[in-house]
Amino acid sequence: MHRWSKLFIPTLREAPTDAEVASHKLLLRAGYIRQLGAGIYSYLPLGQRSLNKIIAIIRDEMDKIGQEFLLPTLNPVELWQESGREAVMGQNLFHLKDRKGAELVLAMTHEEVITSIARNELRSYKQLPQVWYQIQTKFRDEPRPKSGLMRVRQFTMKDSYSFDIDAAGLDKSYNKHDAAYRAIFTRCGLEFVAVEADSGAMGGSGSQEFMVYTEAGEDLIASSASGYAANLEKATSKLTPLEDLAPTGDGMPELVHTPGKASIADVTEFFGIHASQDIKCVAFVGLTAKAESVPRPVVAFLRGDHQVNETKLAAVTGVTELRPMVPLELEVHIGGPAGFLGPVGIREVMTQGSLNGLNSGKELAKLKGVLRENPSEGLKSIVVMDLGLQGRANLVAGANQQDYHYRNVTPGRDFTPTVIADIRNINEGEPDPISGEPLRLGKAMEIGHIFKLGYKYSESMNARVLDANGKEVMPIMGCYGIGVERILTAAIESSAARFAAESSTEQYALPASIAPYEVIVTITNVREPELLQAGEDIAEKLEKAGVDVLLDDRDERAGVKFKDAELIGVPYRINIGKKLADGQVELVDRLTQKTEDLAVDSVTQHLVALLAASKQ
RNA sequence: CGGGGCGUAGCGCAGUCUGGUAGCGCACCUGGUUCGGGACCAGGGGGUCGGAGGUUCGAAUCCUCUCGCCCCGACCA
Repeated sequence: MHRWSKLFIPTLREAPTDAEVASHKLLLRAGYIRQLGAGIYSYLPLGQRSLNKIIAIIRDEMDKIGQEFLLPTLNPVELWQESGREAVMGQNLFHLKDRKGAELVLAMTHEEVITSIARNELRSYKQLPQVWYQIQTKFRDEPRPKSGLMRVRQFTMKDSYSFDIDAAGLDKSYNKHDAAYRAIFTRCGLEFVAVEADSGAMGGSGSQEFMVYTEAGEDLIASSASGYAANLEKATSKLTPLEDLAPTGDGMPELVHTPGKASIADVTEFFGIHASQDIKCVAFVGLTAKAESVPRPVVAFLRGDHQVNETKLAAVTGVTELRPMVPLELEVHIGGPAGFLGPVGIREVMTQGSLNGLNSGKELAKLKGVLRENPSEGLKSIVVMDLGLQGRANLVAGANQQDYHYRNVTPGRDFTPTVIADIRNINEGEPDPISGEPLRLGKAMEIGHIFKLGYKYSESMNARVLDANGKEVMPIMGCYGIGVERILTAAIESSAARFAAESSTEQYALPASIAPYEVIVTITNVREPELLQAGEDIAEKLEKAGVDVLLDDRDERAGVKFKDAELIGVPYRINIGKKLADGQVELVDRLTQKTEDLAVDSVTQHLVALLAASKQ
């Protein structure tokens, strides 16, 4: 029997000022967590109970499709150099040295370790498929830990890895995870959406993120009534074709003096056109992970009313990082000043000659150095045009000289991009690509991610098995993660948002499946022996019926106990009070905010039924 | 890493500008009253004012350096 009077549940009336988002404040106030450093938290008994319940659900579902491991967090750095991820992850990976000076890293995921086991132990296709998982602490030296448990440096993650003999096998393993994840999040009481996602630094092809809509989230996702859902990084839409301007003059690009008209707004006003008829130019320097690689200029053209999506642009151009060009770079690579950049006559290949006449600066000197060493190659710009400009005609664009624009610019005729691709962010309300339903954009947080990794690690770490023909082949892999603390955080954020909308109060109630206790029995006054006794009896009966019950037997005033019970997020409360004289107690359902009076004898049965129903 | 803010009792804060015995509310301890929505009265405990150095007769307060935390951005399986 868990009696509050004997437990450590340090609730706070006020939240520390450090806490900003609802879940962070509530976790602190409810005595679930305490902060030790930036992005480092202790889990107090209540928090640990809740996390343990989440882990139990994950484990239950994962055991149906895989086998659990416990893997080392301390990894030799060589392992990460082998996979190439030491370089890719850079500062995000915690590094340390042992007493002998050997370099170690703290694992942020376990692809390397699991693949090293696989390559050492798996020999035959007969041993495949395998699904291996682990639930343990992972480390990331986040540049900016924030929002309580949402973005931290040390956290619990369920990670699993699948090994299959071929792509069809991987599809099966991937789909099993998809189903398991849906079961897990549903059992945790979350309302989630699965979205198409960018695979990012993990590499690989197919990928889905499991997201929970919340204002505290860090991602933007797009979804529609048709069921289409995608991360903004990946979301596409079906745009209706636009009617373009009629050509003027001889129909060829015509130089127009546009003094001081450097912004899209200025230009469209000057020409009396809509922003969709203007060509926007956004210029970047693209970098790859390799230290010796030469930065490539990446120039993007898109509709004036569209926003460039750097994730898509990076994927299309094959670079891993994009940064905006500085003014000197604009001059060198494109040949025009900011505000008057355009596709007509853009310098596509940078040579020593094209640098002549430019003022020298540090970056220019460096660039000249690169070209001197590699004069024949030059520096090729990658010119990417967004699909929104395809088939368009007679648009307005910068002329790459101060205070001049062109009109009658027609893509394909007046300039030829290296690549034509979708490189923009979709906007709210655009038709989805499946059925044309309007897209809704919303903030969300990621709670899980499944990837088809492919051969990335099998190849870099040299894992091989023999197939049915006795031929050596690489196993194909998938990897699948769930953020354990994020499930708790998402549940609190969702519930808190609902309470805030309905009653403008800062409170929450957790689903019974992941709450630290399923029910709290509140004895309104422990000095009245009948109340105390009735509370003890009911709590005991509940416990015998298999209910996870907390008995609030503290000698506190009723108001304090009610507030505390609400703070810790337990979904059901039984009040033992005055009505006991009539043989009745109150059952409060925190989720529906409804209270009903029940006979002392029937309350256990009633609650058991409610809990069973909530787990459906 | 860029920008902004904050470090004074467990929590929330005042005091810093203008140097002069470190305060308030909540929480905590003792006694009493109260007892269904964060009670009241009386008494009490608790602080190297983030740290180091400096200026000064005297520093929470002024100066220099430093550490930490939060927010925005960059970043982010």
